[in-house]
Amino acid sequence: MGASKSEQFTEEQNTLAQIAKALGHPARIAIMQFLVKSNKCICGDIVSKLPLAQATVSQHLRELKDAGLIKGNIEGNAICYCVNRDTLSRYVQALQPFLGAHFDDAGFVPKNCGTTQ
Amino acid sequence: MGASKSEQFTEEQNTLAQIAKALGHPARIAIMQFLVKSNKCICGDIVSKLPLAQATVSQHLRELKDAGLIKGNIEGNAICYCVNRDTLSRYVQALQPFLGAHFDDAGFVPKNCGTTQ
DNA sequence: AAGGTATATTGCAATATTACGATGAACAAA
DNA sequence: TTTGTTCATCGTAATATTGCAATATACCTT
Repeated sequence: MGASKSEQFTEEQNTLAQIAKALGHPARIAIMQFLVKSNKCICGDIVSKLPLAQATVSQHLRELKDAGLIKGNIEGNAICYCVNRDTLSRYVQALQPFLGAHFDDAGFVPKNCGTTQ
Repeated sequence: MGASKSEQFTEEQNTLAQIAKALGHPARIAIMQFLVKSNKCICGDIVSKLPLAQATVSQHLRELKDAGLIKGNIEGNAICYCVNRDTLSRYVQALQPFLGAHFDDAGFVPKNCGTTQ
């Protein structure tokens, strides 16, 4: 047996994991950063910014698109990509509870584990 | 040829990707949620909450630990795990620029791509 | 139509991940 | 010391990901 028991987890867990997974490659982080930094939709030009072959970049773009992290629409010959801020903001929202000093009914303050490791 | 050209990317890109990757599996999301929800360090008890064998859970815990997302310290027989909020908060911080309506010097407002796809 | 450009898809090899049984190591309890 | 508990590691099988050359598709230009 091998991979992926995703049916065993909740839809929320799978969705969160799917987005995180799409972000889990430096090339895809680089693509996101580039799209964000250029502050507008990018038509073409992405391949030349990355140290990867065109086929590989195209594959990474598809994964980002499948995860809903970017949108692309056809613009004549080229294709225009930009960040889907909705998905990102839902993702970051979902991570908030992982951060906060989140008190429960009794006002319990979580303490850290003793030593680091 | 095969996998991982991580040397080609910046350290920041690799670090971000590494954390995202660690969160990129529903079992690991479930573990994080469980640790957060229980609002304290958990000694043992994690395996029984997941639909996976003990060896598999241990492997997932190690990946979260390697990414710095959780800390664990020995507590007699058991091992006590808790969320490392530092790493998480650095991660969420790093994602902020992906969200914001981030103006550049000229005050340019990014517009969305026309159609969704 | 023919040629050029931009992106996607296919096929394949290299590598990584996921999962688990079996086993090992460390400790507590009897 | 022996037994049971808890967690890590090893070995291995199944599957997924990564990367690229080659090819396909789509559109624009001439």
